[in-house]
Amino acid sequence: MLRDHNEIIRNRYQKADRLREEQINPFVNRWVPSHSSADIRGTSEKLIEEKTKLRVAGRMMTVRHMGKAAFFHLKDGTGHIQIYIKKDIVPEDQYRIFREYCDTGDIVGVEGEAFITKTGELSILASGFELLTKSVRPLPEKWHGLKDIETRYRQRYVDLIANDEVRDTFVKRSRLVSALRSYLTGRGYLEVETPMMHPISGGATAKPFTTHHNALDMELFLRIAPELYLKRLTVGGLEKTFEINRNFRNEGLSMKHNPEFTMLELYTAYWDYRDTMVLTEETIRHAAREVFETTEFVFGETSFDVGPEFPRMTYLDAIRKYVPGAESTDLNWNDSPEDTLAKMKPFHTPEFKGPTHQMLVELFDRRVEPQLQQPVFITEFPKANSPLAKSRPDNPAVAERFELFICGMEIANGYSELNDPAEQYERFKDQVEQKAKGDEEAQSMDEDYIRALEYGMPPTSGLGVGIDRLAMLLTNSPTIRDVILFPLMKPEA
RNA sequence: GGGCGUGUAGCUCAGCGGUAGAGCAGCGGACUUUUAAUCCGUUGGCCGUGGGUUCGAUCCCCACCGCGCCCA
Repeated sequence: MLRDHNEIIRNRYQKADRLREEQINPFVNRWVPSHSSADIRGTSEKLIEEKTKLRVAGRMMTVRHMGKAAFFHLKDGTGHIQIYIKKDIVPEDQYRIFREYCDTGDIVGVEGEAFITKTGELSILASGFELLTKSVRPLPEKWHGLKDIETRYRQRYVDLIANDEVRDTFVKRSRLVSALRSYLTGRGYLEVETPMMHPISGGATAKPFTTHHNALDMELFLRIAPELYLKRLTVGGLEKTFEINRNFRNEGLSMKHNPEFTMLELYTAYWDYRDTMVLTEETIRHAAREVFETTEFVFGETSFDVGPEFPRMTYLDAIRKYVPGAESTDLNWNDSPEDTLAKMKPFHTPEFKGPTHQMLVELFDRRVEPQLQQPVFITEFPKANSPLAKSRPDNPAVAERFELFICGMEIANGYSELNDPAEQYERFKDQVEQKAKGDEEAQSMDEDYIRALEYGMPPTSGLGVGIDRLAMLLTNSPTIRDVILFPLMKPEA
């Protein structure tokens, strides 16, 4: 029973035992409050005037004993409310239990009436007090709180108790997802769920996690993207679909990467990537207004506004604009690697000599992306990097694709979907070759997906939005771990 | 994977080659409008783990583990 040698915990376990000896259950089964702290705060004048009997429940946070009376704050799911408990008002036995057995951190139920203290704080004068759940483990200190980053992530439950802003962030994240969902549903999109376990890993450029199905004796991959399944649905006639769910990518951790993360993917038949760009900004703008009642945000040092229309800029124009010395360089996806290298020499030294698109992508990632602080759609990506996207009719080396950048982060990615089965087959074959050469992120041949395209997929455009990163931006959270309740950690030592 | 930093009481943190410290929390006492309550008294430690150097290591050295930041 007493597994811990810590004196505080031992004492508190003993309090629970002593309560049981007094026939008092330290872990009661039911005690339903009539009001939340937010309810009371919202209608306090009326509640005080009418002397309404209130029942509130929550965690005792900052207890200030004064002999025959005490103040403490009760923390519930909506906030805090101060309780004033006096010996001559609550039943004698209840006050004794409060003094002898209750500690900061216990879950308690209080009955009483609202009033204002002489220092002006809305409070409840307790007429009844009951211990609902004995807490045996001491909470972090009230003044400095819980700061240790490791403990905050490993024991998020303590983080949520100790740091009010943490709960606020996750409430906002939840509302953000709800707002996205209801906005898209309202625009006629059908929310669907597609497999998380894939026999073939595809739909993105990433290394998958593998797992095994015992009964079928089959290797499976946790999905890196739902894309190929959602487009099968477009073939089947579901013309507007979306899915908000987890993707898994077997890569390192960083402030912007967690191995499992949440993505919104969306497909619209008969649209191209330009239409999807409009939808992307409308959706984000709407969600911002709905959840935050503003379009203006601050992320770290940067202020940005999702209210005005986001500018569009091509990939190569962005390089010319943001890389000093590149202003008048005539970069072209169709150039030979040698020509590209020569053109880039005045302003960039690639560490490798690969194909043209790879050199330009490296240049963009290093020199341009960090500068894209204000919302901007970057368009016209290299086809070689976009094996599922349609090319521009006027330039086969360029994909009809865009990415949205805010505060140097890639937030969204969309394109016109390749629907020519023969071309898609060739692109998969290229991917298979890359994989054979050792590229673990290359995709595999998906014969069934080709078969689906052979039935005919209407012109379609798709979108992916990184929900975690969007939540980071809108809640000013510097790391992805601040918007994921239980980020991946190594086992404790 | 590499570099830098970090790990000491429940929490937040000092410290230092020579008996392990503070504040808060806890425990005992006073106190019926406090809010970092106050006042008096007081308990609490495998100083991340394992080696090494030393008469002696929480401290110096090495390895490992966890966490953070930067880089790949």
